Amino acid sequence: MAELIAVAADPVGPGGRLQALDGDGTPVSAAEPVPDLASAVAGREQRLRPRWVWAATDDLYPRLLDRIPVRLGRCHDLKLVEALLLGHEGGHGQPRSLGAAWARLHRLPVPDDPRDGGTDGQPSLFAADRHQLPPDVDQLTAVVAVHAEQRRRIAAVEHPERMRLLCAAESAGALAAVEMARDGLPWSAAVHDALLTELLGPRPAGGARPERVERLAARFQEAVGRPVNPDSPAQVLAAFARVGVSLPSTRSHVLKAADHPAAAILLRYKELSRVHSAHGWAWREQWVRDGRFRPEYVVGGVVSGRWATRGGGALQIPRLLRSAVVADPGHRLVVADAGQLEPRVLAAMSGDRGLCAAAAGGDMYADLARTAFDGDRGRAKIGLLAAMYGQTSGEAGQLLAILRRRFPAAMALVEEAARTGEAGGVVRSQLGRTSPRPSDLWAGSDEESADGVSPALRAARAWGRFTRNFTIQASAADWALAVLAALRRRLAALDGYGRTPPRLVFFQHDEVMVHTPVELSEAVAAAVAESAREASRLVFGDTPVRFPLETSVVECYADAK
DNA sequence: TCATTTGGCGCC
DNA sequence: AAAGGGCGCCAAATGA
Repeated sequence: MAELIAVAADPVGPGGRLQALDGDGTPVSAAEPVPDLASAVAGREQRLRPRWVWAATDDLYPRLLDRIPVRLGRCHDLKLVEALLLGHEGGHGQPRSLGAAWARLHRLPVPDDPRDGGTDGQPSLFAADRHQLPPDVDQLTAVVAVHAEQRRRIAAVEHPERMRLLCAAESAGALAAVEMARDGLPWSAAVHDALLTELLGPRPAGGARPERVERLAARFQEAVGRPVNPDSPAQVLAAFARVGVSLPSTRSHVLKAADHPAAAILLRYKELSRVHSAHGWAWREQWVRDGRFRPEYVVGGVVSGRWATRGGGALQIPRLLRSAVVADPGHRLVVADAGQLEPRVLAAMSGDRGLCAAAAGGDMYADLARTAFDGDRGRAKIGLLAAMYGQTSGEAGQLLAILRRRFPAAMALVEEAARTGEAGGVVRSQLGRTSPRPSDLWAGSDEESADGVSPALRAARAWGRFTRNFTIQASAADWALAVLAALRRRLAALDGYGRTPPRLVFFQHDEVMVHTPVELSEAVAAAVAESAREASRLVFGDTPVRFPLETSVVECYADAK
């Protein structure tokens, strides 16, 4: 039975070619042309459950799903794996298309990745189909060869089994991302509308700004006695200066502390005008269709392995709007949120005894407060976050001293990561995702600025904060991706015939959401919990640290947790 | 004029 | 002694 099947779509038409591979990626049969690639893939999926090997999930999988109802279990995404391997080998930023990998393999000139801006007038439709391969190279041949080479490269890293897991999870994430973009997040236009009307007043005609927002702008101008554009930080600062209030910026925490009645008006203005411009009626018309919000997820869009999105700002849905996310009739949302994920990751990675003890329970900050911060949970939280972000100013400085004394191994881990970054080195996540090199950040003069710190030193320290946080954030992303992959597999097993199956509909760093028929909601919640346990064991092995996923079964996102 | 950068703020 | 991590999006400001 084939473990792996390499796939290439024909440049035109519904056909393609398949080739079965053994566990090393060696072909076990000749390439097989199929007239209908989608149905051929669907048939083999049901019979063999192979891992599909292809150039890029985001290119091929949507086209397959257009034509078959079957969802695929596993894949090896050559482009995503190439990016992981290049990063691990210190080659961040090199082109990662199939064509680029093929060219490196054959010591040929390496084509740039297509720019999604499409600036240089390239008809990128064909280019994308060919994945930057030269015209005389057969795509299936390249898929097979690059895949075999990637397997060799994975085997050559320091922890091949971890890298294998990372590649599998990243590829599973790519499948999930395509599926989630198609399924969409249930979004009630009616609830959204009611919310907007309550906040902003009736919808103005022709995309104009709501009267309530305009009125706040006018009231702000009266309060400072000048015609001022409230959206212009420079004008606002000047206006406050003229009424005798000197502000360092127009950020909200500065305005909150400002001693002038105009500040409160401006804060309210900013709040409402932001809702209108970022998530108002125009946003909904652009992004919500047929009761679903369909963002496009970009797997690996952040160097740390977090996902990004293109359009719609799916990863920044304000809490205020969560009440618009409503399950279909007869359905529920299973919302699962990993609590205190990053400090738990720090505990597991460092093996710090004290921190691991705190992370064995349900509320790390409370435990830390009890053992090290005189019962002050707030300070415990600030201190731990400061340790992971590299903050040392203000209160954080003293808290770090306490942490260093009580949790030396954990602090040693983040400080070593920072030193590595300051020295221009790279750091890796638990599964081997690698930070980029600082490249051009070191350029610049050695002139000292007013505070006696040269720009180069400043840049080095900024990079140290980046690598310090990368270690934690990227390992948290490793874990979250492993959860997503496990949950996707478990949900597929719950997929019964004759009713809507549970679907992943949202994934945001440390949170997943499943839309499910109500009668399956408990089974989904159980699958979520099992996925968290599975991911913890796979990523961190035998650790006392718990990674709880707080799960709620709700009709409306706003009611979660 | 269009493209890029900046300030601010939403999410984690 | 001091230095808070990552993203996307909007509108304004700046630059070519």
